[in-house]
Amino acid sequence: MTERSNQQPARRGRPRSAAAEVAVLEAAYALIAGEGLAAATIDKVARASKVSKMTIYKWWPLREALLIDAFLRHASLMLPLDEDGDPITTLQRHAAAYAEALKGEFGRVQLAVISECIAKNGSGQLFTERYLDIRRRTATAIIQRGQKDGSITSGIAAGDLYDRIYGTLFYRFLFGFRPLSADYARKLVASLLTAR
Amino acid sequence: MTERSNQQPARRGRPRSAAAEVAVLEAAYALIAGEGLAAATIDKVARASKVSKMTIYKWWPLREALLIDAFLRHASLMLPLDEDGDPITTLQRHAAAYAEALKGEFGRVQLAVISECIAKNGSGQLFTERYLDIRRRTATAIIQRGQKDGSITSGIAAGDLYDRIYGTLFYRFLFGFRPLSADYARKLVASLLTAR
Amino acid sequence: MTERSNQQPARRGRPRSAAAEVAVLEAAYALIAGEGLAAATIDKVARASKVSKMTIYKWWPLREALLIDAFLRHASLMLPLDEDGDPITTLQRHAAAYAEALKGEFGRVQLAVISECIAKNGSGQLFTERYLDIRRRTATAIIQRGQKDGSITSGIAAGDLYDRIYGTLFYRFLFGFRPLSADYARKLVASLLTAR
Amino acid sequence: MTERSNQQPARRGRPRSAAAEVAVLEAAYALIAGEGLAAATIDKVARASKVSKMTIYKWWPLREALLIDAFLRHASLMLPLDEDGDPITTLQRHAAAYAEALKGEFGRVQLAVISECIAKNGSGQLFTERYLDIRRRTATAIIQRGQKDGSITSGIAAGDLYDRIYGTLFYRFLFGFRPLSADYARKLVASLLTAR
DNA sequence: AGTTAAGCGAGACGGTACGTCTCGTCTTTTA
DNA sequence: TAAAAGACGAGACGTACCGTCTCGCTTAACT
Repeated sequence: MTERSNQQPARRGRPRSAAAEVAVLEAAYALIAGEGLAAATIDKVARASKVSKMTIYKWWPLREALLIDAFLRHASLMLPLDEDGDPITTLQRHAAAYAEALKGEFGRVQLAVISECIAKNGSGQLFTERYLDIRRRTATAIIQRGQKDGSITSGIAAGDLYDRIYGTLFYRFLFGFRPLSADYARKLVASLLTAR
Repeated sequence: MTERSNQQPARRGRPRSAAAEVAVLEAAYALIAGEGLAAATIDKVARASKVSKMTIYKWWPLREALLIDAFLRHASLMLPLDEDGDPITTLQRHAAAYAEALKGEFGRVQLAVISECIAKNGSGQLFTERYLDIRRRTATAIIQRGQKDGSITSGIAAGDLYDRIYGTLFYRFLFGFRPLSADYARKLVASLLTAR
Repeated sequence: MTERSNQQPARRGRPRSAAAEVAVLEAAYALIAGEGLAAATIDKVARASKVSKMTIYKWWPLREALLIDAFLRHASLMLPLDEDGDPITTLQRHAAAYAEALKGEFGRVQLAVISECIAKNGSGQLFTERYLDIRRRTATAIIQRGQKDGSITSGIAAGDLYDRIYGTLFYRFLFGFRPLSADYARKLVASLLTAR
Repeated sequence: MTERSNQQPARRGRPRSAAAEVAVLEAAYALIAGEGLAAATIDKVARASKVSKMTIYKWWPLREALLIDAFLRHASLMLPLDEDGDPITTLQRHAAAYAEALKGEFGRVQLAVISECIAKNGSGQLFTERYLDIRRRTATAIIQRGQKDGSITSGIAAGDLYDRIYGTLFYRFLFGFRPLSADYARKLVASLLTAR
């Protein structure tokens, strides 16, 4: 995504078409969700969105970046992490929602994006930077809150606890180990966060 | 049926070239390890191995299958899981070796294989069937042994404990969360398996 | 065009498709003749001939070469120069046929080919090598025959006489100077070849 | 400059920049002469001349027109045809200068312009109208003067004699037939204009 | 010993996406 | 209000890989 800071002193020339950006991201998302990663070629995205390839390449020189942006556009809206409330309950609610979401479109698209990152960069680093980091930081803060008030085990680093929860869920999802449900997620969170 | 029970099927015609199979798998592995997934095209594998494309497609109609086989050829040799000995120590040794291996060629190739599986099938299912399942079953048996003799927490299913260990390691590897070392792995195993 | 000498010791691999070659040349010719040079893109030729772009690029790495071959395929059949008979009459017949042909499809395609050669190489050299040279040599021999028997002016090099005839005709055609007819061509030949 | 000299009908808005027109034509000429026809794209001309594409398209809606104008700007200055003096000598001097000029930048640019006219219009008609006609008319008048005073063959139309001279020279230049020199041109003119 | 059937290398082929380029239009701000 | 800056749709460019398809040669097992 190309950041356009809001305090700009009015750029010259024709301004970038906001409609085109949205159309591209929506088309990319729909293609991945509907027909899979392989179908989300730049050519098809261009055809579906009625935005020219040139324009797409201009704003997303890397295919991964486009896929991530398409994913973010939807992912940001779901799975909110409200920071107030009981830490464990909050995390349980979020993990449960995540586990359920993975089964649907969200999981399909997320995997596609990660796969593309690996194929192009050899790792999920870009995905981490653009998506995971913020979420991990937010959740880690909540865990630390819980560690301070004593509701969460304090012998283990908050970041590590986070990885245990979401690593386990992601692993089971990716490799198809059952069950992966809201209930499973809630129990997992409780078990990991209260272990001594 | 024209039973021809000579023990061996004793097929007619020229027998399959074992040398060709090895050459293909080695070439595929070298390409992934050296230049990345994108470089491991069938065309390049054919050129590098001096085996014709036709022959490659004949034995591996799916690219994923070829990549998995190339990976297995090396992965099987490393990371052995000796079933005797103290359960926790055994698992610690294995997890530590896994964590270290991920940092090198092994990790690069494994990711490439998984990425390809996702791109073609939408999930890592095939990777699970051909690689993970056996290892998970073996390790799970060891965990169960530990649960029986009391050295490992028994309130949690052995399979779930396995996923917590390897899910966490894989997650940290994939998304680049530091540290990921033999020491980290050993502590993780101890922490997860002895939690109450 | 890729010469395939007939005495080859049976080449290995799938043989080149003769049908594809013909289809490409016909499609290219039809496009130039029908819609002009600009329409004869490789993409359109591929679509029209149902031959893939790769194949076209393989055999004709330069667009000019394809256009020339397409032109040759038709040009070779028309405008034959029978070497026997009275030199002046023979050349008159040929020049007259040439002048008439220029007005139609032949002229259109020839110009397109020459234009493409200029655009890519800066001159008509390639066209000369692949088409003009042979014809000029044949005609020059006829002129020399006439010079020997005294029917054609002998003070001027045969090649130069050739250029005066066809240069004048081509110039008038290219820049639209009227008239350009069979009759004009016949008078021009007689005038130039018998001048003292 | 904030010049606001009355005198002029005082049109509103920014006046057309004469400097821009020159810059465009010079840039176009330099590009064709330096890197060839293919390099003389509108985009590059715009960049090189620092005139915006819009402005170029406004004054030269057809690319051919721009190229012709760029060519004319230089061609007009060279190859003058002084109408007084002995007809044959005058034409010899001019033809010799033309033959020599063809070998350099002039020839390169002229070919590029003609090629572009063919590619867009299917013929050199536009080039004739904008460039050739005037020159041909001037030269034809001189030939007619020679025909009246008896120094030039009178049995052949002046225009046709002109075409024989320049057609032959152009033909030899375009298709690379040697030699093409001042000397060759002088002899050609003498030969063609005094033939009986 | 000759026949048969599969394995195999070489390479042509249609299809499709890649990422880049130019064209010609359109939409803003600046002078 | 003309020119600049630059975004945009259309579509060709030339390359690469995919997976399929002839070919002709090679290698064994079966007659």
